[in-house]
Amino acid sequence: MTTIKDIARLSGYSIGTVSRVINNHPDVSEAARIKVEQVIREQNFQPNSNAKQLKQQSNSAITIIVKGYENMFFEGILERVQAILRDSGEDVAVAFLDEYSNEVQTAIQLCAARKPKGFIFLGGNLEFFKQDGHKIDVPCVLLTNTAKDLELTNLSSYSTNDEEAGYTVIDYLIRQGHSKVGIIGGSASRIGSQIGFRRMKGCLDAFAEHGLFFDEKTQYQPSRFSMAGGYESTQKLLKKNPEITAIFAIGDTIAIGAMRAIKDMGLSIPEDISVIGYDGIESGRYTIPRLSTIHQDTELLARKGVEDLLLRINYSHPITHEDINYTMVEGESVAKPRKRKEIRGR
Amino acid sequence: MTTIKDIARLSGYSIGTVSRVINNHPDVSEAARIKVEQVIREQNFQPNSNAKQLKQQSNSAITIIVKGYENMFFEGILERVQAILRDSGEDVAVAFLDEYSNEVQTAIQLCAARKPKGFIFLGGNLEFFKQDGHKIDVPCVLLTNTAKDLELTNLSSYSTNDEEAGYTVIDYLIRQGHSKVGIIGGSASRIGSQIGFRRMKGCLDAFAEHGLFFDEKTQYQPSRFSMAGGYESTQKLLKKNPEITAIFAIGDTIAIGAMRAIKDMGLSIPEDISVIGYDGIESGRYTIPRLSTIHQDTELLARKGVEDLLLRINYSHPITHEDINYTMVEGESVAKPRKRKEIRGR
DNA sequence: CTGAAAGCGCTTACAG
DNA sequence: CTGAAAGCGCTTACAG
Repeated sequence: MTTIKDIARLSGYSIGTVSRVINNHPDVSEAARIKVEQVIREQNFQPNSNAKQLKQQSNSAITIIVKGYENMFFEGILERVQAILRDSGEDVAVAFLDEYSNEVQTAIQLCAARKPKGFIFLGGNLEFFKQDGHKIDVPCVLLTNTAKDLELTNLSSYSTNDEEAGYTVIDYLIRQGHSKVGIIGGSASRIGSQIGFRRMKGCLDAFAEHGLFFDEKTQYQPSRFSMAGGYESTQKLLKKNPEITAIFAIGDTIAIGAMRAIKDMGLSIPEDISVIGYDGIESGRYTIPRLSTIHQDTELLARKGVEDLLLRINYSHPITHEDINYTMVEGESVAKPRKRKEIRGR
Repeated sequence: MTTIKDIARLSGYSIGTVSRVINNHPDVSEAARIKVEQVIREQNFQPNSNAKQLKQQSNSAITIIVKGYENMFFEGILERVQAILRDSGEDVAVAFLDEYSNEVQTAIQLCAARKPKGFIFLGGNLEFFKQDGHKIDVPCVLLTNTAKDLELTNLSSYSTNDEEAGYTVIDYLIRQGHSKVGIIGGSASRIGSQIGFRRMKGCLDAFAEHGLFFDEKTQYQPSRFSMAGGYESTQKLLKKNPEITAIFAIGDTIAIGAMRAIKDMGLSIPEDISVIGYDGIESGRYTIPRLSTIHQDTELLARKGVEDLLLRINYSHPITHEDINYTMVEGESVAKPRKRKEIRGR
């Protein structure tokens, strides 16, 4: 294995100078730089990152913490984040966690073990951040949920304005003529820290504005963030409330499970029951019928998040909390409710 | 930050002894072990992995190389592999690569840069391995494709018997009454190194056995491994050959795109065109209609692959090439072909 | 602009 | 069974 020592010997300079060339320090002569760079190229030399990081104290790779398995929405963002980081020459580690586990605790442990340069959280429970977020001593970015009410000094966040989007969805469904709307997804305990809560808040505002009462008992069903979760919760919801004509699934993955459940109950979408999702994942564009949804700009989410983190890792850059635009995508899964027994053309 | 030096001071032993306790060396007295472990617990000490790896020369985390974006099949395996590795206390790095890029080249570069303990490849082009596989000087495992014909000494592989499964699919479709079967997926160049080729080989055998001619020109269409790829290739295929009554998509992701394309052409599944996929991803259980497919045992694939790699990283264990069982899952996307204009009940 | 040297936190022969 | 010491490959004041 070739080391910096070999490069020093081969180039005729000291290892100190070689190191300076590698790290783009300004005070190196043109001649030295050229010669050293040439030898490095010839030898195809790559500095040992362990030694480098050991010296620099700032240890291991940027770590992405993904909350939840089988979450196609996060997987899409993950791929983007990873690609951008890679293009920036940064190493990336990934940890998948259960949807309900404590990501902050995991981050703290990882900090002690290998002090990553920084964290990117794909999803996160604000409650955990409120409790222990200050114990993470490297820059962090939270994606898809906002941390703006948290007063943490090391956590930026980029997310869709969930409250507004939730309002938009319900307002849309009501304007389509639905008065019995069901909502599935999110955690049963409405502790205000889960992402579902903000969406729900917007929904409630919309119901209120239209003078409609939303009965959480019969119109809401918690669900894991998965197709299986959506399937199950839809069955439960429709069983306890057969009058529902539209379902808002708080994630596309959940919505896909919901559609399958509706179909298996012998009903059709959107004729019997309309379904609208949230996230705008690729898969939703290929379902039959195509899924109507709130499309989050994952490309922008990923890019802004990474840029923020990189800036804060390398400079004393301030944290940011930003809302990313969303768009409502009208697919084929929402229609006006039909009167019972009425036959409608398409 | 607490280091091994602190533990030594606090426990009254030398750093050498502390190190031996940490690494479970046998020649440590019971008393020393107990005392040191207690202090480590009290201090919540985690050894610095950079220093450790710098010493041990075997550097950074096990690296998983994923070929292709938006590949739900690989993402499922990735999550499992990552979870198992994590439970074993191993760090994991992930690199997503384009479906058509050279993963072996990437691995060689990563070796030079940070010498990972080992690689797990999710998908791989045998041609690349044949050329440069020997240049990767750490243990490797290839998942979902076999390397048994390659004569490499550092590469194990676990995969489904693609040839047999391909045969099974076509045999099944023919027995259902389909004689005009289309196949989509894989690379256009049949270089024999792509995974598609082995599946195709089995398909051709089945056609031959049933005395049917398969015209590659009009019955085959290459496709990227994505929903968009499946959508596009299905359109092309059905345009150039309207007689096709069944499509075998060489991956479920492709199949989902195919179903949507068929639907958009005003045809229905399976009445007009049957579709069968390959992989057995979660999503296929929620499509409308449910996707018939070859289910690969990803859980086993992941577990065997990781165990193999760990064994070879830590001991001089031989490489293995193993076929993992598959099962055919009958969903709702395949039916007998109907005569033109005939009306069939369900 | 450059080199010599200390030191990052750990592991591991070596000697006892 | 244990300690003292060398050394992994690098960075960075320090001195010139």
